[in-house]
Order: sequence, then C-alpha cells, then structure tokens
Amino acid sequence: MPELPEVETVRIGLKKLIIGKTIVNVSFDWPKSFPNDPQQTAAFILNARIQNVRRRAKVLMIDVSTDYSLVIHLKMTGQLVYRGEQTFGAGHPNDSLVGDLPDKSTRVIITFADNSQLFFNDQRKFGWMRLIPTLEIPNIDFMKKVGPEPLEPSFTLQVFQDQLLRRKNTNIKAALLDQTVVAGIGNIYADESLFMAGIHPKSIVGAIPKRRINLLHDSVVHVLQLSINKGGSTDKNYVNAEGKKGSYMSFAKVFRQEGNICPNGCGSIIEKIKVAGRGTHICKKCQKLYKVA
DNA sequence: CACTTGACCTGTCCGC
DNA sequence: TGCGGACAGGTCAAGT
Repeated sequence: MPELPEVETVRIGLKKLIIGKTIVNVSFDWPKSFPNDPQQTAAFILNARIQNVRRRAKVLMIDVSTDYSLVIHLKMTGQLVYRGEQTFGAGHPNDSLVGDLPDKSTRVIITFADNSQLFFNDQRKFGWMRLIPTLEIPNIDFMKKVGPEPLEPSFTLQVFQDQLLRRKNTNIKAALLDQTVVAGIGNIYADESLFMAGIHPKSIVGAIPKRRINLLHDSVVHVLQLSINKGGSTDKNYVNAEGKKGSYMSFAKVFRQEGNICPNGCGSIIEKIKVAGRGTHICKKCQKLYKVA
C-alpha cells in the first residue's frame, strides 16, 4: 500500500525528525527484514550521523555520515515511525494508528543518541531495510531497472508514451503497475488515474488513442500530487513518520468505492473486478475499453 | 523476449 | 463460537 505519495510523505516527515541525529543502536528480530551482517552493521553505522532522507520510486534512502545508506522498502504493510522527546509520556494523537512501540509487528529499532527511536514495523514481513554504500545504490538491480519519476519535470508525455510502448500488448493496468514503465504507481493510484482518464483497466496499451494516453499522463501526475498534498492514503496500515494517517482515501473516486454511485454522476455503480491479478475498481460506463487499434 | 502466475507473510473477514 | 479459506497487494522468481 505504501505507494509513491505515502513513501514521499514518510520521507518529508523523517527529514524533519531525524536529520543530524546519531545512531547508537540497531536491533532487529526478523533476519529477512534486516538482512545485514550484525558486525558490519555495527562497524558501518554505529555512531554515524543522519545526513539526508531521499526517495526513488517506492524506496527510501537514509544517508549517514559513513557514506552508507539504509535502503528501505515498505512493501505492503511497512511503517517507519519515529518516537522522540516530544512524544514521550504524551500519549498518542487521535489520528494515530500506532500505540506503544515496539509492538508485535516491530522488526527493526534504531536508537539515537538522544534516546529517540525509529521503529520499522511490518506486519506481513514483506518489507526490508538494507545497509548499502551510498554510491552503490544506483547499481542495485531495482534502481537500474526502475522507470522515470512521474513528478519530475522530465516525465513528459513523450517519455510516458515511449515507456508504454514496451508493454503495448498487455493491459494498461499491468503496464502502470510495472515499475520499469513508471516509478511509484501501485494499486490505488493506478485505479484512480485510470478512472480520471476514462480508460478501462483491461484496455490493451497499444489500442489506446493518443489523446487518452495524454489524459492518463496528466491524471497520473494530478492524482499522485493530490495525494502527497493530503498526506497519502490510509487504507489499513499506512501511517506517516509520526504514526498518523493520511487523508487521501476520503478523496478517492473509485478505490474501495465498490457499491457506491459513480462520482461523475453517470448513474452507474462502481464495481470491483480483477485485473492483472489485483482487485480493481471501475465505473463501467465512464471508463472506455480499448481492445483493437 | 513478452507476459502471467505464484511465493513471500500475517491479520481480517466471510460463510458454514 | 470455531474454523477453513479467500483476500489484501509490491516485487521477484519461475513458468508459459
């Protein structure tokens, strides 16, 4: 569930909270969540200072002063929650989904010199946190393959079209979810942008008219940016770096809206179908199916 | 090579 | 109430 807007919201929050802090301890209970040699971990990041928090696609990078980075993928249920002096003994805000930490989904705990802590929680254990030399990050497989950042100015219509050409025989939903086509789109924003562009998710990429691709390009950018402005989507698990929910779900037009009236006012009901192996939300009337060029 | 499906996990919900 | 099974969805490996 954490997609580009959620990861970006975490990045912005973490940047405010942990820059300049010194790591004094790292502990973990599930090796797959933190597949690093414990001795190396100690040698490479203990007493290191946090210098920057970056994002590429759905991947977060916490750069430290030893030229190493903690590279983090939250996958579906990962959370990065900071607890610091301002929250000690203060209880938890109403919009928090997270209670006392650590809890049973806590996989990694990073403790800073001022006793504040960063918790990596991950109920389903799909996410991971790896220690990698900062300069080597571009060489890891995922970074080499991942497509353009949709919110960069370089993500032009032409770039989008060219990227989609590589998947022209598959359905548009699978193409949008393919991280080598565009970085950062997941199930929520694929459904939302396809609805906004009026394209049925089962449409074959090569059969979609150029003006619709143009609309889809603009929809992707709009939907992602709107969600960042709303602090991301909290469907079940997602929280920001302070443990708080995002509010985009109350603006979602089709995602998890099955059974409701189409917000376009066309009179039909939002349906849930399966496309590319994923739950997919559509308005049959407003989203046109393109099968043949 | 293009494309699809299954595995990785755990918590929740639904039907019997 | 208990219990099995489907489902949730990001990514990679394995399959067609």
